[in-house]
Amino acid sequence: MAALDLLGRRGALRIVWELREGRVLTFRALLAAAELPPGTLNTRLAELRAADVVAADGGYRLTARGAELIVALWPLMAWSEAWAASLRT
Amino acid sequence: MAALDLLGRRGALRIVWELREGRVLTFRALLAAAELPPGTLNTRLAELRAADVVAADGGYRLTARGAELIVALWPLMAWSEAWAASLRT
DNA sequence: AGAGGTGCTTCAATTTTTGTAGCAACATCA
DNA sequence: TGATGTTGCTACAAAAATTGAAGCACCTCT
Repeated sequence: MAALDLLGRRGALRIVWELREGRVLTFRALLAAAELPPGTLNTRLAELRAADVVAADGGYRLTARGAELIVALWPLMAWSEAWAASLRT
Repeated sequence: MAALDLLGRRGALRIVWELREGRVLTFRALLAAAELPPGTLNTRLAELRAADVVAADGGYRLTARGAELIVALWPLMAWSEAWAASLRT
């Protein structure tokens, strides 16, 4: 499961998530949104671009494949919120 | 998104995945299945148990919450396979 | 007693991540 | 023209995480 290896790296899922719904973010905006240091962000972006999940054309955005990933991520995010909510109780 | 932080650690998604469909694995079986060194596996298991995703009662298995996570993970796995398949072409 | 399985723990070496700083290129405004 | 802001990074040393191999203590079965 190579995709799990890619997405299981620190910040990878988070970066994809921050680019949901067609958002286009600059490197610095992603820096703030994903709460990562620049070195890590740059490493992740390189990996995600090599995997054809993220593209850079004047700001970072998801590729078509990345957009499919977001759809696949939706249930996970819903679980995350339920999980976080149950922790608060 | 705290769940992304938890699941974004090395091996976390993989461990959950290996325990899919009600599988009960011993520590050593998980070691081999998830391809992790024992120290890392132990750390992850502690985190996943603290998050009430994995339980240990004579072998490791998913909790009810972990089972819900697996359901939420299914689309992601389908995406992974499609992604891996397209890499092979 | 011996052989096998269990869940770990330990350790040093390597890899990864972090946080801060700063650079070079470009646009904007004066 | 120069000053200012923004861009995408890179550099560096320190801290944290991961690795891989070894081994320990405990249990069970023969």
